[in-house]
Amino acid sequence: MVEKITSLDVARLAGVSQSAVSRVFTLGASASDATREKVMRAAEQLGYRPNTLARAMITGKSRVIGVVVAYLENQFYPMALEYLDRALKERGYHILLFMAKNDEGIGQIVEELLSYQVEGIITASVAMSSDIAKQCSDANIPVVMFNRGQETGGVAQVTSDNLQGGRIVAHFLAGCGHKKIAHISGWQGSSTGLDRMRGFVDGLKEHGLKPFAIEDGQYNQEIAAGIARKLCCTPDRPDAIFVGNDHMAFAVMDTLRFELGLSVPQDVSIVGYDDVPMSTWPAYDLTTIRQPINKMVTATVDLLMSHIERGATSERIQIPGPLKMRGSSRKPKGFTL
Amino acid sequence: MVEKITSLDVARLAGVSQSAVSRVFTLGASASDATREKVMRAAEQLGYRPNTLARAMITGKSRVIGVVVAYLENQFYPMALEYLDRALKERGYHILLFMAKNDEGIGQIVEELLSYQVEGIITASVAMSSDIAKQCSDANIPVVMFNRGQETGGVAQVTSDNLQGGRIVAHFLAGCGHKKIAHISGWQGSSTGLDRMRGFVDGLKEHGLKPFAIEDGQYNQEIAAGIARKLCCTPDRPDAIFVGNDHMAFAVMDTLRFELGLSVPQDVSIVGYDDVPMSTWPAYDLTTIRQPINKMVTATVDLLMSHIERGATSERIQIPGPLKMRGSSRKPKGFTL
DNA sequence: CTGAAAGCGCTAACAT
DNA sequence: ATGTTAGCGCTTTCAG
Repeated sequence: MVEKITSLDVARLAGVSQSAVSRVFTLGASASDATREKVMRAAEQLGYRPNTLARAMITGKSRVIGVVVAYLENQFYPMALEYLDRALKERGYHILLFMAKNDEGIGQIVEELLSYQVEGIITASVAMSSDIAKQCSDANIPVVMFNRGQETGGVAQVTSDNLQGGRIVAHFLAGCGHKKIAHISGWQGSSTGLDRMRGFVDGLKEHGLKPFAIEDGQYNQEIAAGIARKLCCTPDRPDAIFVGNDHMAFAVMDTLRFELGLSVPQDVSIVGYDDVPMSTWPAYDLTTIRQPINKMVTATVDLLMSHIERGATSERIQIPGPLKMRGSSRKPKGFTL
Repeated sequence: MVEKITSLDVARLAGVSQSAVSRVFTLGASASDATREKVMRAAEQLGYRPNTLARAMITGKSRVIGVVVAYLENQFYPMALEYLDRALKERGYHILLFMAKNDEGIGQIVEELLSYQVEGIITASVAMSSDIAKQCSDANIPVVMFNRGQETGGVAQVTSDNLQGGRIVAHFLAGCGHKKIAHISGWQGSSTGLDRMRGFVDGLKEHGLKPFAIEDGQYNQEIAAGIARKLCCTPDRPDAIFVGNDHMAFAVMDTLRFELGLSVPQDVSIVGYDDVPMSTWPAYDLTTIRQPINKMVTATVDLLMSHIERGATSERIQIPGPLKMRGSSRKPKGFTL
């Protein structure tokens, strides 16, 4: 049908000035009920819709947040995306979504994000090099990293308490009487992977134990499965494995059960990290550390908002999560219902 | 650091006109190597970045596609999102993402999308009422529905060949010697759910069979599990169930195995629809109809692009997908490796 | 409260 | 090839 309807068209039809129309559509602007009425009627009639881009240009507020996510296979991230969408929507923001498969390309992505005048950036499970972080702070645009930390600091970040999570798993497994406890870690190039591993090692130490083995699963199912295979195909195998996230843990369980003919948890206990919905599915029934995704997302968005509104402070928030004991692990000694 | 750097700042530093700067940054505009050089240097020095919003306002091209997705629990949709991102990125477009949990709110979402001047809209698994479709065609903005059809027509749509898919399943299951074949359908309010069901019923008919039972699983795991429970807790239970998508099929398998103590496929064959990656996991090893997601996404984006560039034609594309025979179903009669 | 006027940062004629 | 001049559609002073 028609061409673009502008506020001027509405103004003419309503018999008012263009700025009157603008006022009617601008939150917190004053217009008499009479004008408002006339304008609304005309707008409706014409099918007028304010042009957000034009508004953004004037106000400098695009109401858009750039979200960069590394991968979506791990159920944790689609979930995070849903929560993010909800939290941002509540605050009147929208999501410009970018996928950064390789941690490469992210520089380019940030560049595009900035050119779109996003008001902030949330990266999920993406490592930002410090120069990219600088690129953003130079452009004066807030960034917060979700579920990934950074040694170099300077960037706001929210994660679960991975150090403590790893430690809890160690205590739990030791408490179950396990002696040969292996770890298939998350990507050791990431803070999450590293912290979970460190906490785990520390925790074992507190029980006078040392890891049976530690290998880097890189958050990749194939790699994790390969490690599990290698670890468990000999008689001298671990009796428990802490896997760096649920996604890999599922692959590990499948490998043990269907390839190696082992029983979980009779032969080997498995513990994961995340507590994605699938963990509760009976086929896996995975003991795992719960990442409080909702709290994490809320904290992320709150942090971002406060940066947008009150300027940057590079906070680092870590939210603890409990261990959810399920059927993939042996019961703790003396455990009774 | 600094305030916003505009093309004017660059122009001044480079000692050229503002439009010269614009030309250097506009693809397919002419500028001498000398100016280009000067401008680039100045731009770099200042950290200049063209304002996409301003450009969009002038050109009328935002290079943004609105993507509306209903839910992300079903692994199929995160995957689709990844493919979409890639396909759109290749064509220089970006994704403004909206989540439409309830098929409610979609009107509002479209409204916002339009106000952002998106160049097109892709809805994944979202049913658009015909008035919303009209709302878009009125605004002259192309829409294509991904993985959902619409009776009322008028909207471009790409799905797999659900009718044929359902029929294939019926033939397959009948060919396996099953006689009591039930169907836990996808949401019967959706074209996908409906078509798969219809094709299935038709297919059975061709074998002189009638469905043992048909119930609406609504693409919901809990509901599907409940139906499975009800269907299979009596001696007079189906010996095969065609489930409307993989996501529900997993829940059905879990229910049969862990709650009802039945074996799959010895007691009951299960067939799904989608062929998400999880279907190949040994824990499920699900026989299913493959939705050729990559082809579907490509077709979707191609369709959208041609609408953007050459105006609307409300096509309806259906892409057939093969049955992937796996371990969740009995082998066909006379089947040998 | 309302209208007129001045831009936001940029592209696209239009001359030169 | 380059500079000048209009705007894109809107918000926001600034008078009245």
